[in-house]
Amino acid sequence: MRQSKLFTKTVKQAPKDEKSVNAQFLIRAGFVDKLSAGVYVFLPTGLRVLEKIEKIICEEIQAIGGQRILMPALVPKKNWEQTNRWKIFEELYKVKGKSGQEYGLGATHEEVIVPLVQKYVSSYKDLPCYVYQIQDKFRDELRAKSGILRSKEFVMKDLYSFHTSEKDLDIYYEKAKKAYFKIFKRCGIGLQTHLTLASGGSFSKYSHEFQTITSAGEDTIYICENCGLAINKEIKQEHSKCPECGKTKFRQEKAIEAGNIFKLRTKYTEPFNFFFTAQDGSKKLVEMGCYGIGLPRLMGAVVEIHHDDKGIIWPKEIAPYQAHLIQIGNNLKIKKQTEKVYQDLEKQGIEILYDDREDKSPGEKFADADLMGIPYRIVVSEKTLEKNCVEVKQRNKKQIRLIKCISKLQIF
RNA sequence: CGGGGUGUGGUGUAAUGGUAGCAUACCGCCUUCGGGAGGCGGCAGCCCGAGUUCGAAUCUCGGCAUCCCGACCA
Repeated sequence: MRQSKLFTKTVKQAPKDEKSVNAQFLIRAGFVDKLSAGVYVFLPTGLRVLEKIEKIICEEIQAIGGQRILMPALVPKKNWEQTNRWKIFEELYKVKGKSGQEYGLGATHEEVIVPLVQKYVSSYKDLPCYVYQIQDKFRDELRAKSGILRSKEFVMKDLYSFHTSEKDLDIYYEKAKKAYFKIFKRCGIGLQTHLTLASGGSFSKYSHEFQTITSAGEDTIYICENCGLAINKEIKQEHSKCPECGKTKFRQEKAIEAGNIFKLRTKYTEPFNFFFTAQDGSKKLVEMGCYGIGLPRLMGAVVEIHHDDKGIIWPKEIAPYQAHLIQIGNNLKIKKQTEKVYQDLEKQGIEILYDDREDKSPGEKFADADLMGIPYRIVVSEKTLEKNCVEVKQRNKKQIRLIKCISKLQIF
């Protein structure tokens, strides 16, 4: 991508209202734009990051059998009434059509997925099954905050699993835990993310959250110094000892909930009378689990963790581009050489953002590169040209390497 | 939803009752080109409504927006 063609621009100063680190950098770098409180536009570079995250999630969820579908945001009132959530779900946005029909904008999709899967599943032979989607969620948050960490409309991955027994649900639940850790690791926040015991709502004793340590987080968790399991403050009073290893030393941290998993059991299959026929001919309620990850929140958490005073430092797997090619000087020789490097690297399948802007000074280009946080910076200039080299610097490192220009550049 | 802060060109700011100024961005011309370059010229603004006053960006009231703290968070 030629940077001169990007319709967005970086800005030197963040709008003064933006206090959170992720909002400041993401807006300044031109990754997102705020439409209103808690409602964001993802711009070309920001969308690329979101898509990288999406790809990782899809790979890991498909690896544990998830089949992707896409459910609508308009969910009829009738479905919400069936689970009684039309009345009690306070964050539900409600909309009315011209002829009076009412809908709740999907804030979660149990009310759609359960009757959907019910249409196809009637026997123990059809179970287990795992269905997920990546789709916009709407929640009427009383207080949207912290940039893209807590918004009113956001892309979410929600996976639902259906089982013949609690035991089978338990087995899959453990698999999902492992898949989640792979996802967070690949997104570059594996070290900061802790499995956290949290309240289970009304349907099971506990649920598990994946809490990522950052001062921008809104939750307080207690991490076992021995095994790393965390306990959410909301249920800490129930635990003087670590339920995993029995040790009693905890450290307190602020964290953001990057994902959560619930054993829903029969909470939603029951109101829909979702039974299956067991091997012995009896009818039993389907057991169910749900597993969520908010993509923008994950992206925001990455920024909160991986940045310095100059800008974002994207982990490689979710960076919008792998390399940022910077042309310094506009004479023909330099242009030709940079163009050659650009073509060469593109041919190698490396995603490049090529800063070909001719009206920007070197200082501004470097500052933009630091702000946007692409992992590798490649510079072509009079200086590098003399040595028939390009200069390569990693965003998270200080040293600069010179690499000989041969027919196939070896950057990484 | 309770409390607090803030609303001035696209962005950041100044003017505290009396001519809306500066920086940056943007446009034009010229010079520059390894860490947000310089010169000259140009475009662009007081959140909305009511009130007080000879006169309101400035004071008062109401609304709206936004940020922060708290509560809430299937």
